Amino acid sequence: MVTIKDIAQIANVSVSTVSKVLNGKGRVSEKKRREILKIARDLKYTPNYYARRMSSRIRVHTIGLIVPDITNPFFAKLARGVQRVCGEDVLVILMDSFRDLEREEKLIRKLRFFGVDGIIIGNSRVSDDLVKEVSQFLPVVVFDKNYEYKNVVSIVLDNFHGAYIATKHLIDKGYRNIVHIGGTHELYVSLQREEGYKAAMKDHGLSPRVYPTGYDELKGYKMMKRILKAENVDGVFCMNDLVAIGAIRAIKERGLKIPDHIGVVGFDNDEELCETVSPSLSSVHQPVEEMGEAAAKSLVDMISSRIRVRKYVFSPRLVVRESSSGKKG
Amino acid sequence: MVTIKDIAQIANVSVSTVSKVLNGKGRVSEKKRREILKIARDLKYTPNYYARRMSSRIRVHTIGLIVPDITNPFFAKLARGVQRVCGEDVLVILMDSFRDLEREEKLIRKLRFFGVDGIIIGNSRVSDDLVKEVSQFLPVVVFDKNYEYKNVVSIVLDNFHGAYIATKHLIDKGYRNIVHIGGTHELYVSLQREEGYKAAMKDHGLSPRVYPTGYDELKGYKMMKRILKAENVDGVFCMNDLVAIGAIRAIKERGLKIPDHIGVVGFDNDEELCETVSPSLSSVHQPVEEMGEAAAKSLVDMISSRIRVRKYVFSPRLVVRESSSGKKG
DNA sequence: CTGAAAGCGCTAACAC
DNA sequence: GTGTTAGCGCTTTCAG
Repeated sequence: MVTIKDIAQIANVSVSTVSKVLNGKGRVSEKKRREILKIARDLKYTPNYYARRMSSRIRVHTIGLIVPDITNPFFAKLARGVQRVCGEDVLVILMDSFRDLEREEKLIRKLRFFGVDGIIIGNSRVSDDLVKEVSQFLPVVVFDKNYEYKNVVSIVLDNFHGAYIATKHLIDKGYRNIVHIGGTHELYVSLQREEGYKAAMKDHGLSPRVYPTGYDELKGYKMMKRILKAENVDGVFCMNDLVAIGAIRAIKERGLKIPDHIGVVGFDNDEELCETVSPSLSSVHQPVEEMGEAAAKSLVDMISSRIRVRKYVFSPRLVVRESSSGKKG
Repeated sequence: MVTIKDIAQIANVSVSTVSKVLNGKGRVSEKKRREILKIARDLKYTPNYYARRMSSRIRVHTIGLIVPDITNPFFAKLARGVQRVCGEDVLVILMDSFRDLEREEKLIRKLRFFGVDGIIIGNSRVSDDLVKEVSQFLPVVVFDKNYEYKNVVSIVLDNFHGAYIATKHLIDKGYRNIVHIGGTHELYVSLQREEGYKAAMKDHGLSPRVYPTGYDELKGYKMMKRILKAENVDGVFCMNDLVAIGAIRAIKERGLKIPDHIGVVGFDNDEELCETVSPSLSSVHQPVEEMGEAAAKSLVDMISSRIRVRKYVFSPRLVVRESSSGKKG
């Protein structure tokens, strides 16, 4: 490994002169400067990142990004938003926990020893205690949950509102017997979406019916099948797109037409999915990439101890496609 | 920031004793050891990662992972495979180039200054010269292209074979007038898939017809529309799933039935996509996660200068779904 | 302009 | 067992 010292020796100057030239600081005679630069190039000199970071307050930061599954479009988009802010001078260490909560907590704890300057935690199932603990050492950004700890900023979506507009949209389109296939109650977002749905129903004099179910296609399929057998339904608001797609499958199997007999709306607006399924699926869109950007920005702000906010609330919007375009007959 | 020196002072011992305790090396009296550990805990001491890396051959490695778009399931899966091998003691710096070749090359060049010990380049459009250049400084793993440089290992899929089995499958199912909607010719993989298709056709006495087109849904849709107007077709082998989905849309619009009138096979086997589209899409599966694992493993091997291979070739397999289940009528 | 020297925080010989 | 000391590679005063 070639060091600044090697260069100094060859150029017959001191290391500090070389350092100055390489960093463009202080003044050095043009002659020496050229010579030193040339030598450095010839020797393929690479400054030692770790030595640099040690001896000076260097401008490059490192942030850790923890996600439960980078393969999930939500987290991939999140990562993308983060990348949009970083890359050039902020490094992102990606860690995938494979939805293993234990691994996740271990990774988060470990991150502190890996020289990161801050952490973005891309999901909300980690314990509050852990967030509190880690935030004593590093600034932290979390999603989908509110924290009052100093050194922590929360990025949340207005899930209530998203669910509300989705439900209201179905009502406006003429559907009346609208059910909600929701997530389990451990997740804060599930609760919020459920509340939004309920509020919209009540505001329109309709009675809500909620089926807490889960988060994947199969769960949606099975639950919808059950509901169709037992109930009079003409509308479904699902907690996410996967569940909605399962529901669509069940509805089709039963020989019912979407949107003519039943309207369906999902959540997340995974575009590939929503546009590929037939009929195409209306869905509530979260500005995930922007949320990722906000996360990275405010983390960097905290790291540089600039002014910061405690919480960002993003607004969802409804993307209307075929699956909810109006009841007929 | 609390350092080992602070601890030493409080405990009234030397820094080396503290270091020994903290690293579990050498022998220290039980009494002091407990005391030191306690102080460290009380002070919330965090070892300085950069100082450590400087003063010793530390066991944790850092690798850079460059992808053109983490949002693309292919690269997300790749990242996942890499993560499966890393995380605990190998850090992964993720860099997304946003499909901007210039940014990509800049990032790759820059990575060298960020203390990474090796690089995985997740696509093949970077210039050979750059790969050569970078591999002078760091071990490199590249995908989908063969390199003979020392310090570079290639991970490739047998695209020829994949295309061959896909085409042969269509033939076996009774389709005869099979066309290939392919990628542009800049990409090595496009060429290989095209060759595989041609070979299969010729081996069965059929004449190949290739339409180099592109990589997204819209391109597939438009091209298929044109083909349907001009030609007699009963089978399509597409260069990827997106293109296939576009083709399916065009075929349906034309009022033709899949698989009864026309059989369709894609490539990549993006499961969500393939199973969501109707009819579900047969596709050639790449073991992407495994490829990512192999990439990470062999990179770490190179870093530790263990024995290494020059090249990994993975075999694709065909996943048969509805879209190619046989011609009728 | 240029160089000597003091650290950054930690590890690892090597004495005691 | 424990402490002293010499680096790791680089930046940064501070003299000259």
